[in-house]
Amino acid sequence: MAYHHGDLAVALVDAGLELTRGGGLEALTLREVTRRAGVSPNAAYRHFPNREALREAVAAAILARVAEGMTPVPDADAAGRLRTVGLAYVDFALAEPGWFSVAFFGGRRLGPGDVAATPAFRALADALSDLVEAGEVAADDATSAAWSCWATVHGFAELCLHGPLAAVPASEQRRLAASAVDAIIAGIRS
Amino acid sequence: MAYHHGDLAVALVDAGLELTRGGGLEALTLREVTRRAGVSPNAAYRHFPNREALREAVAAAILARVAEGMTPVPDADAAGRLRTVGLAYVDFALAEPGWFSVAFFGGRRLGPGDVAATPAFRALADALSDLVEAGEVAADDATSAAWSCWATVHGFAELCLHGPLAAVPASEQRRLAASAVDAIIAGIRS
DNA sequence: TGTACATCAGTGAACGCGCGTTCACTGATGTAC
DNA sequence: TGTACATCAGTGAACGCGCGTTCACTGATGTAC
Repeated sequence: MAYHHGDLAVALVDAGLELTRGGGLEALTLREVTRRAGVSPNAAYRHFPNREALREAVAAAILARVAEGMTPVPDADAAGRLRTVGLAYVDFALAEPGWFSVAFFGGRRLGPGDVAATPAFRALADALSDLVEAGEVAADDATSAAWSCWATVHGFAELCLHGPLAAVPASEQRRLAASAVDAIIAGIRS
Repeated sequence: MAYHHGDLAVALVDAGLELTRGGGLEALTLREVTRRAGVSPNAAYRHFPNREALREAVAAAILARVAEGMTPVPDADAAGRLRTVGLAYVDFALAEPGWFSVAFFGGRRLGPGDVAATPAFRALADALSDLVEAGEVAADDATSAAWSCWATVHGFAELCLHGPLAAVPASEQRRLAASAVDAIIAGIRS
C-alpha cells in the first residue's frame, strides 16, 4: 500500500472497463471510477486532462478487447467464414452488452479508419472478397453486401439487447441469429 | 393569457415531443420541458406524478406519430410490400432519429403487446404471411424471417445514425438501404 | 554513502451546475345558496 | 342574479443529490552533490 499508487492510470482504465461492462459509456463517471480505484476524485487529473480523455482511454481499451475476442476462426469455405464472424458479432454483443455498446457504436462516432482497423470488419471484408473470387458475389456488390451483413447482425443484436427479443431465451436467440445470418448470406449470394 | 394554462398536460407532452425529436429520451428533463412550456418546474406535478410518468406519456405520443407516419402503401406483390415497409422503417429512422430511438427501442423496453400493435410490425407480418401463402416462404420460417427483416433494417438505420454510414451522403445511404432490404428479402425467399 | 531539495502523485475541501422534488403560498375558477 | 367559499392550477423558494472541476496542500519519491 504505497502512498503513490504505482499505476493509477491503468487502475482507472480498469475500473472504467468494469463500469462500462455493466452500463456502457453512460455509467463511466469520473467520480465513480476514482471511487472504485480507491482514490480521491481529483487524483484522476494527474493522469487525464478531463473526463472525456478518460472515456476515450477506456473506449480504446474496449476496442482492444473486442479485437481479442473476435479474431475469426478460419473455416472451410468463404460463406462459412462469413457465418462464423457474423455469429461471433452477435455472441459478443449478448455476452458483453456494455462493451458492445461502446465499441459499436454508443457515444463515440467511429471514422472509416476505425472501421477498417476492426478485426471483425476485416474478417467480414476478407470473407466477402473470397466470395467475390469464388464468383458468388459480383465485385461491384461486395461493398453493399458488407453493409447488409453488418446491418443484419448489428440489428439482430439490438433486437436482443434493447428490443422485443430481450424476452426470449438465449437458445432461441441463437437459433434466430443463425437463421438471420444464413438469410442475409443467401441474399447477397443471389 | 389565462392564469390557468388551459391544457398544460398537452402542452408539456408537446414540448416533450419537441425535445425528444432532437435528442431522444435523454433530452427529456422535467425542468427543460416546463421551461419550454413557459411554466414553473413544479407545475408539471399537477399533471404527472413524476418525471417517469411524463416520459411515458411522451413515449406514447411518439408511438402514435410512428403509427401515423408508417402506414404502408399497398403494393402489387407481397415482396414489394415487404420492401416498401422496410425502406419506410429506414426512412423514418433517418428523418426522425430522436423519435426513432424512443420508439425502437431506446430506454423503454417494449413488450410483445407493443410489438404486435406497431403498424410497421403488422405490415411486416402481413406481407410475410402473403409470401407464405404464395409459397415463397415456408410457414415454419415466417417468424424467423420477420426477425431477420427487422434486424436488417434496424441495423442499417443504426449504421447510418450512430455508425460508420453516418459519414455517407443521404443518396448513398438510400441506395445501400435498398440493397440491404433486397438482399434480406431474397435471402428469406430462398 | 548520506543528506538537501525539487518534483511528483496523491489528499481534503470547496465551487457551481442542473437535476428531480417538496413546501407553503396565491390568485383564478366554478359551484351552492 | 349576486355573493361566500371550496377547489384547483399555478408560483417562488428551497432541499439534497451527484456530477466535473479547481484550489491549496502534503507527504513520498528520486536526484544532485
